[in-house]
Amino acid sequence: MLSQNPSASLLQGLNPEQLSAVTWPPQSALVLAGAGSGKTRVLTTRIAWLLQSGQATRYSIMAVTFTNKAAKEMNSRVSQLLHEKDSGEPTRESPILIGTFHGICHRMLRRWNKDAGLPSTFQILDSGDQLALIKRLLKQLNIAEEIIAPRSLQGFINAQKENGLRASQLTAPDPHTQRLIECYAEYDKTCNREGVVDFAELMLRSYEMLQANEILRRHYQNRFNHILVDEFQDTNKLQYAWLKLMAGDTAAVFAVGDDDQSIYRFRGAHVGNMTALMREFNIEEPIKLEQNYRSDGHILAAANAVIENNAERLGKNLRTDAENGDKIRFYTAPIDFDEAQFIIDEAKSLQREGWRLDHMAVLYRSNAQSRIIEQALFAAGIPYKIYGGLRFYERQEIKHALAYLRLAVNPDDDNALLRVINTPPRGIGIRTIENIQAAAAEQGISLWQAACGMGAKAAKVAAFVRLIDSLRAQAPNVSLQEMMLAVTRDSGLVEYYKTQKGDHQDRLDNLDELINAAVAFRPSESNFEILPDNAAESPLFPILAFLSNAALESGENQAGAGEEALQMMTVHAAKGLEFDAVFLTGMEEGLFPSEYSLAERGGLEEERRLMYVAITRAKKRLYISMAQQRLLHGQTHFGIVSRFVEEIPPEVIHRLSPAPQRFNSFTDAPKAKNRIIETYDLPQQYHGFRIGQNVRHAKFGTGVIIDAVDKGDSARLTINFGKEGVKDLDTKFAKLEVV
DNA sequence: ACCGTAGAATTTTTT
DNA sequence: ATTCTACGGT
Repeated sequence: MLSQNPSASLLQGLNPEQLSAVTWPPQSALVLAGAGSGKTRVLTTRIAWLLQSGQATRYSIMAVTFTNKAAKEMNSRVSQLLHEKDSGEPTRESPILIGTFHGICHRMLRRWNKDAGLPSTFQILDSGDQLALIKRLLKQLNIAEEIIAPRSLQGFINAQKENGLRASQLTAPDPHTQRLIECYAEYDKTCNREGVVDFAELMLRSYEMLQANEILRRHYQNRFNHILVDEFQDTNKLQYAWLKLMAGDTAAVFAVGDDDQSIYRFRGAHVGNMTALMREFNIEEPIKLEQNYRSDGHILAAANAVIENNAERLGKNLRTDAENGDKIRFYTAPIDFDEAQFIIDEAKSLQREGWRLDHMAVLYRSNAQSRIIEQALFAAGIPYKIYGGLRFYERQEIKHALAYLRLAVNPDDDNALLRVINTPPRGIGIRTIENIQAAAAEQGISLWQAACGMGAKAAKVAAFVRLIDSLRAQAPNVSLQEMMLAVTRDSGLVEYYKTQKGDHQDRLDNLDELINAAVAFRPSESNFEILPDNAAESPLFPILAFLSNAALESGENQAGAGEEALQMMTVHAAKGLEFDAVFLTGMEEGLFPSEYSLAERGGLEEERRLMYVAITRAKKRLYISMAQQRLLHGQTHFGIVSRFVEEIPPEVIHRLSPAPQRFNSFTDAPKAKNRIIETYDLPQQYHGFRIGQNVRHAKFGTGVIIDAVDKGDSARLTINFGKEGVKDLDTKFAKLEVV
């Protein structure tokens, strides 16, 4: 049926570099794929080519990504490539294993839960759950939050796991670390007792299982002869070790990545994996994809110039055949909401010229910056869509409902129990809960077991136990949909939100939405069945699959895709995406690069890569903007322009001058109820200068005016020059140029 | 036990 | 500025 020779059309239109990557012999390779160089195309075409040339079967390929979105995209593009040839065949082929690291590990653990030492009903902790568990643990261990901050312990535990290390393998250089290690050990104990697994644990468990179990290891090593990895620069040490284990001595690892786009060091990504891969998998030279098909010349020139300033690079330069195109437009706003208004004006005018709103994006370094832009967009009546922020499955009412569902399959989940034992309020107060906790700790049992043991002593607890018991009894016998209905009804959550004063319609809507999600949920979509002889469907299978799905795919595929809306997201979230026009906002020192990054070694280079990612999102037009004055965390900041902007060659930048009329018009914009806007007045002028303004001095460089005193025929300006310090200068003597 | 209020703490990026 | 925590009143 399938020809042994790949169809010619498959390889058509590939450039020589891409062709070489796609048709690379069955051995390991590292593809350095610059931004917009057709990375996904190479990966998907490689898969199709391997299949069509008979070098691999659908069963012997594994493709690993980081996000569900990327996995989905790869899946659909591969089947598109394959179905082009044999369309009309209704045969259901076995699916190709394409998934995220966490998703694949999760499936393995479900399939081999006994070998992994996990109960069949184990649940996944998202980071919020993890933090809650850690807080609980610290309280139980009598460790004050001032001694060990929950967040820092969370970071410590995750970092260790991402390096593949258990508490027992760690040695402490100091007493404080010693305590952290002890807490880590206790944390793992607690997780085991409760049958819960955090994100990092999914990877580590899977890794340890493969390492310890030769039969399973052999099984997978024999199965896969081609392993393809997307965004390889983002792998952490554990993921790399896991890949090595899966590959064994025989599989070819085809890794695609870009060291210049490595922006996840803070969660353990280890760029060193790229050189390690070359060394350990006998790769002589990386294949470089340097032809960019996305951005116009000026934009690409800016990106190349910025990333040039990084010392630690594997070396790669993007080129394009495209025209130079428009220059980058740089706008300095006097104050943050003027920056927002600038975006609105430009987006509107682009729209008039026929650009699509949903092909424009507003990017920012941190989520906190989105608020003011959102307000302005709302006031101006421009539809927008914010990515990130609170996800559907993170909302409290959803987490409440899911906690009941979790208890129905695994009542020992203390996290879930504590979340809902008195939500909605049913008269079980702190005192009672403390009693249960004490009893549980004393006997070394779960809270659920302790609660059951309270017997007639506490009628209210008994009622709760009956509620959960009834849910447990239903779980194996009814459909997921009925189960979800039972949970929302019997728990009293719906009733609670209905009677609670204040408008909780959105919460009720979300609960309805959750039921809809349960109705629409098809366990097969989570690809459980891909693994061989999957455990015969346990009656709890649909519920387990649904809960896992909720934890692992925390609402990436949000609704509202249909509407034409301006896209708003962090730079991190924008990686892998492209837009006709990009607004890169908040380009101020301390914001981007963030002041946190400057403290750590290599932090600045990571920020610069982030800048590189941001610039290369733009196809046709790039706006860069900053606000000289910005309200942040309730305080006014006077920012100076980001060093990254100054790294862009001036000849590709077109500087836009501030527009005072807009400045005024926003002040009395309709519906501008925001207090910030109401109290704002035009700033006082001091001999042509004003506070917050950016100025350049021949010797001190660029600075920001933070104070000014009028002295009649001149003004004394206090200017913060950043590295050069704060200087007092007189307008009469100092030569200052407004930036 | 619950609820409302005041005060304190917290602010990067997230599979 | 917002969110969480602690406390005191009902």
